Amino acid sequence: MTKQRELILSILKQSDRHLTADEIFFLAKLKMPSIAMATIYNNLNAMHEAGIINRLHIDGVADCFDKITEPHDHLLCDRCGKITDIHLPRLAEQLEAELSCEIEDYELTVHYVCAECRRAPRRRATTQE
Amino acid sequence: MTKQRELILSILKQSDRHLTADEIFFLAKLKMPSIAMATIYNNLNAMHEAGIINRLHIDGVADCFDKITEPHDHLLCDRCGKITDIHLPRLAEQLEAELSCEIEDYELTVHYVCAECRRAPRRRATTQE
DNA sequence: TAATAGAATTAGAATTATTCTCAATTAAAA
DNA sequence: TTTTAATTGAGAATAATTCTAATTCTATTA
Repeated sequence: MTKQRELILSILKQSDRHLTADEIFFLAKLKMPSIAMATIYNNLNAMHEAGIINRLHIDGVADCFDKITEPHDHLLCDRCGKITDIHLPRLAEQLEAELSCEIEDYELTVHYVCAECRRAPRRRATTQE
Repeated sequence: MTKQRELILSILKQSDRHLTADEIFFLAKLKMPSIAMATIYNNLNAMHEAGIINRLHIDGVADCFDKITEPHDHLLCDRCGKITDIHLPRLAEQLEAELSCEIEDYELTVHYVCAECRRAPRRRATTQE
């Protein structure tokens, strides 16, 4: 485990948000100014393939990365774009039952309107503008 | 509705696969050689925003487009990359119950190993190579 | 039917995210 | 240590997508 990878991992662990490669690059450069973008991608890809971190794709937004913790699913507010982690412990087995086949994994993004946006007057939605 | 948009829609309707913008461009050019890539994207984006077609992002693969029919979810074989449409009619309400909030929509991709690949000797998986 | 206004198209340049290349450096193994 | 293999850094390259501006349709009105 190289210093660079340790740094990238610690950035992900300390963040409570989902970070883009670019944001990780920026944060990493603060601590290690010589670090290169290619190193960020090398490590993110390697850790993702090893199942150490999550990669999350949301329509119209650059891929985000995420430490893996139990919650595995994502709630996306269609108005403000906020992403919330959620944990649906029974979903995997429900899917297996429904599909009657063994599944490896799944990715779920649920679109909704968060409480704040539901309260607030309509502002910008992903599908309009 | 312009001729270009009609053509793009008919290509999507006639296909039983998920097509990338590039594949759609290639197929469209056969019938209308003057068509431009920007037109493909303009129309795909517009139709996606209007909810007429689906956009599907799979890790490591360019976005695919898809006529909207009832099945809404996708099964992805991690070995051969084959994508299958599935329909889980009860999932939306299960999600609403589980989250106890109203949802707008969701995207689900289930990773599995398809019957053929399970039978066949291990070839290439997404996570190795 | 002709004129016109607005929308959509084309072609290609520009942008963005990501990957590649390869020499230099670092980490791990012997 | 020394050697070997893997990783890094810098920047070029690539791929997907968007933007721009000039042109061409389309539909509407005269």
